[in-house]
Amino acid sequence: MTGNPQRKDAARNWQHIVDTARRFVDDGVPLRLNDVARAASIGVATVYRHFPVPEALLETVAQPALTRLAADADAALTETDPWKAFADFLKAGIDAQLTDASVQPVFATSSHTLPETTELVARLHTSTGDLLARASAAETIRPGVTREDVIRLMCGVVFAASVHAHPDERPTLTRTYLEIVLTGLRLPT
Amino acid sequence: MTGNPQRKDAARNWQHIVDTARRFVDDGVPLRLNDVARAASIGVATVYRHFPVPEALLETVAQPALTRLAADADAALTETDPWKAFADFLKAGIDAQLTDASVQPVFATSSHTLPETTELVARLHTSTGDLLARASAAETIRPGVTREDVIRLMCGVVFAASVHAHPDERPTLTRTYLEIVLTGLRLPT
DNA sequence: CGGTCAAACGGATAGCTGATCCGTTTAATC
DNA sequence: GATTAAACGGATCAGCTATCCGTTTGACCG
Repeated sequence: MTGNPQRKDAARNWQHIVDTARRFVDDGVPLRLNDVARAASIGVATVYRHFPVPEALLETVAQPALTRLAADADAALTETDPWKAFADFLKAGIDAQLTDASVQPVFATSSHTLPETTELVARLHTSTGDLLARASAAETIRPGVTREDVIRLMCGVVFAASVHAHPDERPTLTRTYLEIVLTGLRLPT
Repeated sequence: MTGNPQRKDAARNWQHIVDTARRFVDDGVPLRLNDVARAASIGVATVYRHFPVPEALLETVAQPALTRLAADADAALTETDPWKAFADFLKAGIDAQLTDASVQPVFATSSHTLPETTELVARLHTSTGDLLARASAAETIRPGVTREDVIRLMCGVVFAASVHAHPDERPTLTRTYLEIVLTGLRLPT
């Protein structure tokens, strides 16, 4: 998908590292390269060779979810109701962050280590802008809102739901907070 | 204010450490006790004796701002317009987090190391609840919103404004995002 | 099928950071 | 000014990150 290792064993190790990292992320354990190496029974240097910094590994882990989200965004552009398309995308973006803990940090960071991540996130931003533009053109959204605002608000909703809260209640909380933000964004008409 | 050192030199060192930490926080430098000790020209062990963990120092640094905010909240309770009192408090809470970088982490954390911080934050929560109750009783706020929701939303607004943004634009962004959230919270009547 | 070589591997270890121990100093009290 | 408990501070230990380099392995070719 992303790695371009020439040799068979290198490809296998690469995948094994990513799989192990995936487990770390799902368990809420911070991605420390030495720990991942030990958990994968792979030499530390091998891990560092494939992923010089933890962010590179994190971004690799996050890529599938980001790709899925980008596809969702493109699909949403075919939805007839501009407001519904916009609102659904926000929900999808928030759910992606809840479902996959690797998404949130990548989403909230401006500079990425992997060029592929940069490109993927740029695509997401463009799609967000398109969805926002359509909704704005339909005069459903308060003027002056930028696509950066939309991204930030998505992150804000997820963060808000993580304050003083058990992970179990996050889905419920994000739904409520997204509703509040959407109400605030929508023009009364 | 908070420390209860018996000896004169101990009190002087305590204050000097807090003042140095204040400078770290204002400069956006993470509070590492070894670094604070060196910057203050004070032995490492002395710093660790006064503040066993970095959070203790951070909470001490944050206390004045939190106290001010708590006073603001109490003052807001005398405001005649329940909605205005509520909205002004949210603005004050957000501004406090922007003005003083030590406030945000303390605000967003559920368990504190210093009992005084726990008490102070509890007071803040109570006041928030009171302001919310008044506004709710006046039927200006959508039903089902709890004081925890309000706290979380304040943190969310601040966080949102920090995503992909230069610190300079944070005040403007938070104002916009707070407006959006307030619109979403307010009942259309 | 065996030799050659570049690519990949992995453990030892150097460098750095956080935190503690304990011998020394200092302020308070009489 | 002697005594003593409290506070001080630097040396140092433990744990973590990241790199170096000798060894192994897979790919390619004769």
